[in-house]
Amino acid sequence: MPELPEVETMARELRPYVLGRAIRSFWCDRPAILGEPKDPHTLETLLTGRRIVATSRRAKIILFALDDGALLTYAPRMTGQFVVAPAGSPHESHERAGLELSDGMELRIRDARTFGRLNYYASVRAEPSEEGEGMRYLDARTGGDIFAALGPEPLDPHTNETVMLRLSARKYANQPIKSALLDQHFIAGVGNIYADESLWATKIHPQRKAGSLSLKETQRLFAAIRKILEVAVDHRGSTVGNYRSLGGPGRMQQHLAVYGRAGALCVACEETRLVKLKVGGRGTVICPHCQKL
DNA sequence: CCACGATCCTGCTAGC
DNA sequence: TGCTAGCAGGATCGTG
Repeated sequence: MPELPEVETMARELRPYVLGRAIRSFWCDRPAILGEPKDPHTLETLLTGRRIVATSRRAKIILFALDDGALLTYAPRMTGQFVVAPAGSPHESHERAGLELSDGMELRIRDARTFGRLNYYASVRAEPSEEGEGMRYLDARTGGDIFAALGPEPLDPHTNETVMLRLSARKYANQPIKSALLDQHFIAGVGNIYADESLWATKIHPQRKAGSLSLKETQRLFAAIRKILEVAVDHRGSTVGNYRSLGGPGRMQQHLAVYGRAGALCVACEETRLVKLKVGGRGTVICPHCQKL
């Protein structure tokens, strides 16, 4: 399930196929994947003739900057992926939308469950934030950050553990630490896989109240999140389920300690079997010996 | 305001 | 063997 490392990999591997290309046409036969605008023909009018000048990532969202200042964004959510194929060539299953590019290729969105979302912002200015915590994407009309609802980027070198002090904020303090990690308002890019991995690595039980973590535990947790996400990016993400970037499946699944390993022995204590529980409605794997409430 | 569950959607699989 | 109920979970929305 694409989380930060998977989406980062998708954005990187997309670049050589789309940078500098103009958009000849756009199609979408499943408007459910469209956020704004919702009408495929409206979006086609906005996109046609535009050139893709940059691709990047914010949280679990891929960004395409266009030459007229617009921004096209795609959030793959659960099952969204990209396919590049010659324009008009036979479709794979579940292809829902496509951009025909000026080099004769077509960038298609393939999404079995159609949870992914394509959005268009007419005029967005990207600039480094004053705090030095990565880029801000500002609506040129209102000046507002179009991603204001998203928390900081864990891999940004300027994001430090002080952001974790927000754990004690009332909004997060009373919820399980795992739920806070999954909350994109709190920290951006962490999903079920890397939340479980980070908590296991720091021996923190996912059901601990976020506000109960000591400063030291908070710092260790943040360091673990960053480390694990970096390693996962290096391995091009985890291919569990159907995630796949243009460069093929990732390798991080071979290095996961808990996710998908319920019933297997904990690789840390080597004496206890991992168990699966539900936290905040999400499947969660822990080592009951290493992670105590 | 908050916590929790339902919802979206389809493929896969455990279990009968 | 074949069918089906239930699960998978990112994000949002509705309910108690």
